[in-house]
Amino acid sequence: MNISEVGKRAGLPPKTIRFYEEIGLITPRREANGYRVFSEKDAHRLAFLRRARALGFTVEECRQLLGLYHDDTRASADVKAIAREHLARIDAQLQDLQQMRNTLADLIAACAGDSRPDCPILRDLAR
Amino acid sequence: MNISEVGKRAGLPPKTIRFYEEIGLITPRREANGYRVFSEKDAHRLAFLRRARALGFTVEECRQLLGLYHDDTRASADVKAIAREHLARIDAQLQDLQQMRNTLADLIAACAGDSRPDCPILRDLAR
DNA sequence: GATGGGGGTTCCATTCAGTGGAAGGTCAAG
DNA sequence: CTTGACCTTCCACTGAATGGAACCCCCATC
Repeated sequence: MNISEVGKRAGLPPKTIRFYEEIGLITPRREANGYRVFSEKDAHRLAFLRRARALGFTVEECRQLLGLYHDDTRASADVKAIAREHLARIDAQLQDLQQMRNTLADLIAACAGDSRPDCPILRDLAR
Repeated sequence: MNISEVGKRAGLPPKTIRFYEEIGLITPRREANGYRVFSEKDAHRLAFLRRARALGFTVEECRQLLGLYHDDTRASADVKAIAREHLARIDAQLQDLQQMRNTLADLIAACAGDSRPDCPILRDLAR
């Protein structure tokens, strides 16, 4: 199957798939004319990548996860460790973002939002 | 004052301050020897930038906010509009992140994390 | 056989907001 | 006079793609 076909199946744009090949996450066969040919396995791998990326794993983590996925002798502890590190990162991000949101929401609530220049948002930034 | 001095005051590394100059957020004087000289006003502007960035405003939003800050005829509504757009972006991010976190936490909880290969995390990614 | 349209290919630049490092100029102290 | 801590510019790199240009390939139609 061609790149746009596999892209539709895996839910990834061709550009991204070429990029994943470039960084070695996938190595599709080539036809005589230079076109990439994707097997069902390739499609499956790409779908795996899309879902892992959607969960926020970095590309390098995806690489590790794919490696573990194809390793029958893996220990689930290794997978779990990667996931837990990622979860910690997400939690940290959530904290930061929540903090921002609270501050921002307070400032917005305090701002009249009319035609006058007085503004608690700017006042806070200039504090 | 020199760049590292103002950096300490504003809480920004020299590299970042040079970058802000490059993109026109600040235009410090220069001494005969080429060194940048920062006024109190510059320091204030930089601190404003640091706080706005810490709230997650993009650099372009910071540029607008600085413009409004220095405009006595501004309407607070304009500031509020920028802030509200940003809040919406943060809320969207929070939703995405929260969704990721939930899925990830469920998968982690379901994974034994032992030496056996069976792993719900990988199973889900390969679904 | 020419042409057109919709694929595919590579390579380079751009995004965002900095950060790292090299090579070299300046300044105050010892 | 040298040392070390500054400062300067310029270029490359980060992550994870995305946009665009220039060019190739294949099939259908005229």
